[in-house]
Amino acid sequence: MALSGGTKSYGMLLSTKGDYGVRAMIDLAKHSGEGPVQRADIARRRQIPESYLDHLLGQLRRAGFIRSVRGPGGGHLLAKPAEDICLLHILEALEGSLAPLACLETHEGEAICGQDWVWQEIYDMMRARLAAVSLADLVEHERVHERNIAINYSI
Amino acid sequence: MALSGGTKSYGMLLSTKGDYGVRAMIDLAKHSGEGPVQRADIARRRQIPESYLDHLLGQLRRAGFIRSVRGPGGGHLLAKPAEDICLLHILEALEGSLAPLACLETHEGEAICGQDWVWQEIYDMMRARLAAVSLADLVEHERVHERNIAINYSI
DNA sequence: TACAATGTCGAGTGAAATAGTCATGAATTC
DNA sequence: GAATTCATGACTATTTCACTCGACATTGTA
Repeated sequence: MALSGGTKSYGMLLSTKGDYGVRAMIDLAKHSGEGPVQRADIARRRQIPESYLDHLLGQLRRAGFIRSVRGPGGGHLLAKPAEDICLLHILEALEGSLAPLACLETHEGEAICGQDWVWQEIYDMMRARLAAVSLADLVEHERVHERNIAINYSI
Repeated sequence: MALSGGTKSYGMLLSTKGDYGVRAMIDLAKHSGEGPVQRADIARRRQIPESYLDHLLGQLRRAGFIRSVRGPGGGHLLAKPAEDICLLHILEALEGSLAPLACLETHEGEAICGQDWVWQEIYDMMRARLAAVSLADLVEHERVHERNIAINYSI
C-alpha cells in the first residue's frame, strides 16, 4: 500500500534521449566501415521515431561523436574509433549532468540536504563505471547476446 | 555547445519527495524521545513547504516508518528505531523504483536497449550502498557536520 | 460540552519537462 | 535541376512535478 494502490512509479530514469542516442551510436559503430549510415535505417533497426532521431543526431554531431554527410548516399559516421568513445560522455552529451542530486553539482543546499554524502559516493562510482565502458564494449556485448540467442534457438 | 548554449540540464534527479522526505525523517530521528514532532516545526527547520510535507508524512506513515498523533500536542514519531530504517527503503517508499532504466524492472525492451547490463551493475551497487546507510547514520553524519562548522567558526 | 490544536485526505492547479511532429531549407550527387 | 539526404527551429500534446486548498477527523483542555 506504500505506493497507493500498486501502480509502480519511476523517478530517476534515464530519458529516451539517452536510451535512443546510445542505441543510435551502437548502430553506427556496428556498421562502421560500410560508409555513411542513414537516419531511416537507424530508426528502423533501433525502433526510434525518425523525426526525433534527427535531434539526437544533431546533439551527437555537435558534441563531436559523429559526422554527417548530406546528399544521396549520405548519412552518419562515427567521428572517432568506437574504443575511444565512452558511455559516460555519450550520456552526458545527451542528458546533461547525471547527478542524482542537484546539490552535488551546484553545492547549493547541501548544508540542509542530509543525504548528499551518500549520493556523492554513488555518483562517483556510477561515473567511473560508465567511463570504463566504451562503445566498442557495447557492440561486443550485443554481438555476444545475439550469439546466445541464436544458440538457444538452434538447440 | 553540446548543451546548446551552456544551460545545464539534469535528467536523473531524485525528486523533491525523496529529498524532503529524508530530511523529515532525519528531523524526526534527531528529536526522538522528545514526544511527537509537529509538522510545522519540521517544515520550518528543514525548509519544506508545510502543506506539501503533509503528503510526504502520509506516505511515510502508510509505509510504516512513522506514526502520527492527532489533537493538541500531537505530531509525528518514528515507528521503529533509527538504526532499523535504511535509506533505500525510505527512498523507495517515496519515489517508487529507483531503477535508472525501466527495462531493469519490467524486462521489456531490454533486447534492444544495449546498455542495460551496465546500468544493472550500477543499480545493484546503488541499492547495496543505500541499504547499508541507516537513518541513525544520517543523523550521526549531520551531527559531525555541525560540529565541524562550529569548530571552523570558533577558530 | 465547546473549542482550539493538531493530523488526514483528496481534488485541483500552474509551470515545466518530455517526447515528439512538421515545415522549410541547405548540401550533394547524378 | 531533380532527387536524395541531412539541418534546424517552431510548434504541440501529454505527463509529471510540486505544490495549494478546503473539508473533515481526532484529541486535549477549559
